[in-house]
Amino acid sequence: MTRLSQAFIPTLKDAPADAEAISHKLMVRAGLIRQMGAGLWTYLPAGWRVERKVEAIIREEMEAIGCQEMLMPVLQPAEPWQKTGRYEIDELFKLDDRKGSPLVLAMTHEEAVTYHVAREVRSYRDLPLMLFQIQTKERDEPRPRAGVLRTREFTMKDAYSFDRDEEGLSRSYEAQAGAYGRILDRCGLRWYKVESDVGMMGGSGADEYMAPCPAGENEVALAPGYAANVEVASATAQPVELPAAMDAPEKVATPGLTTVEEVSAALKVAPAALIKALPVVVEGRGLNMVLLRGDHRLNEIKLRNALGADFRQAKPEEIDAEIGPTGFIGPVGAKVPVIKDTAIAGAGLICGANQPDTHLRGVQPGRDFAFEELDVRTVEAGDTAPGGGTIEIEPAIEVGNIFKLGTRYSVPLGATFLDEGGVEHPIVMGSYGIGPARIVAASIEQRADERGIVWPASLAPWQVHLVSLAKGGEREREAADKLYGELEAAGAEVLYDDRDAGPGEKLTDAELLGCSLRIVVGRRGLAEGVVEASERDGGAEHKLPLEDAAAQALSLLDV
RNA sequence: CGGGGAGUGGCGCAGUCUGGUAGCGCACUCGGCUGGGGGCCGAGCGGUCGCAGGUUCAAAUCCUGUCUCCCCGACCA
Repeated sequence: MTRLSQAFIPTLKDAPADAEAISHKLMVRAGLIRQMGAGLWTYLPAGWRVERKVEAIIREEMEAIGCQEMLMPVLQPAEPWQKTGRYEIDELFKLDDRKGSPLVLAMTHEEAVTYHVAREVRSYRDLPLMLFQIQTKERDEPRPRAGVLRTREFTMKDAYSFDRDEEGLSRSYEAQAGAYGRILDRCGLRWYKVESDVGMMGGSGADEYMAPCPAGENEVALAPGYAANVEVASATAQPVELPAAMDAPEKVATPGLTTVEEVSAALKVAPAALIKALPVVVEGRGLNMVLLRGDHRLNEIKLRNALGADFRQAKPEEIDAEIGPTGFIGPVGAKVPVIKDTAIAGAGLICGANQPDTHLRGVQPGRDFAFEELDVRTVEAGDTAPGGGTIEIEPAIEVGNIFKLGTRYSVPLGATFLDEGGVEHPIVMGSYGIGPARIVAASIEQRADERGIVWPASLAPWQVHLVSLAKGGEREREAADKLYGELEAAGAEVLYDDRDAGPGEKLTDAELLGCSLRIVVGRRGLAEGVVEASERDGGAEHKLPLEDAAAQALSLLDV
């Protein structure tokens, strides 16, 4: 099928100097991809074969749940985007045609599918409906990074479900979730389904599929029976030893000490005994003070969700004018509403006194200040998960997500149906995305070793990497040529290294490229009438008798 | 958008401070030797030093502007 002497698979001894992520380095070195610009990548033949294997698996699993494939344009009129309010998104590429009509390059296809469904679907009899495509997406990313992990142009499998009510949506959602699990399993990934932020789209539920790996951009909080994106994770904080309670707060001089570390060191208490006050300006509410335990970090997404409104950090002049001197502010006697994080509890706490160079100790929430309690901190490794397990935090790549959209798109785009009673209702939608390139990268990140890529059998660009150590015209080469023909005839996908190169180069390239089974035909083996097969994953070696090598190789592949 | 770094042959880099013949390793081409882990010898090809302007007798090198790429952060339907 493919002879390496003729193939366009440019391997590199060294990775480009600017590559950081393992998958980025190996994909470039193995000749899978090449860069054209920031976040713009070309798939070379070997890389494209892998990507298409992922797509084939996705396609099969989508069709198995009754999801129908279609294809929508990437270049679209701006109008539906203006209707849904997404025309304002910074990441959306916008352009005009020669007549001056505004167009966009789609970043997803909710507007497009909904546009079509709105025109064709009229009756409850047309529902439920599930559609998908495997199509290019364009996003003007502020910072593309890590090879194929975060790019401005990428392929996405995006599916959309259309139901008459929430119950139907839940069924479609579960069907997709089932397919997602099968897809990721078949791709050989370690993955977690985690609760995720529904974001500004305000849907009724969302889950992300995370593949843990060092290059991951997201963090997932994991415990037995619990998995959530750190963006939304919630857990019980680790306990702290607090100073003794007091009858009333007492001032203590802390000249020039403004950070948690300085104050806790000076007063000889744990950082967790302090209350950190973060002044924020909340949309529609004005200046508020958010309180966190001294050793905790604010989770902006949780705060935004809990408030149901956007917010920003207060400016120093706003703090000085309305609360007190920056670095010494606290809730006791403050003139602004106080939001206390759940993890702050007990008595004997320490906080700023709203006076220069002064803190208060012996502070007790409720007694000394009123508050609204919200869970707004970022969970940490060692916290206790809702199920009672201990939280661990791992970096992960988001390889897919599923989302209950509700009527977010059907209402502005007029996608409605008539029920049995002739009453019009908006269609209830879901959307479901998978990034094949991220699956490829995650697979490499999770499985590669120091010699190169280690593909699972389902993703390997070729099943067999056949290496002839002899050069053209030599006797040993004829045996390799013959085996190549036999493997092909038997239906195997074979990459045949027939180059006139040294053995070191050929063997190293085979390991770099990572196909499941390498078969070496060389003088040494042929002397005993065998070829040498080795499995890339695990390294098991087998000597196959020459005359039966093709058949035995195929049976090794089935394992 | 903030901070940092880099653009010199296909890849990796030196040369820039202190202006004066563009260099090294790998790759590539040709010839030969070698042949189980990127081997050796010899001969070659290939670069207006990101771009534009300026200073100078003279600019990869100094000055100004600009573009691109990478990393950290912010951001990420």
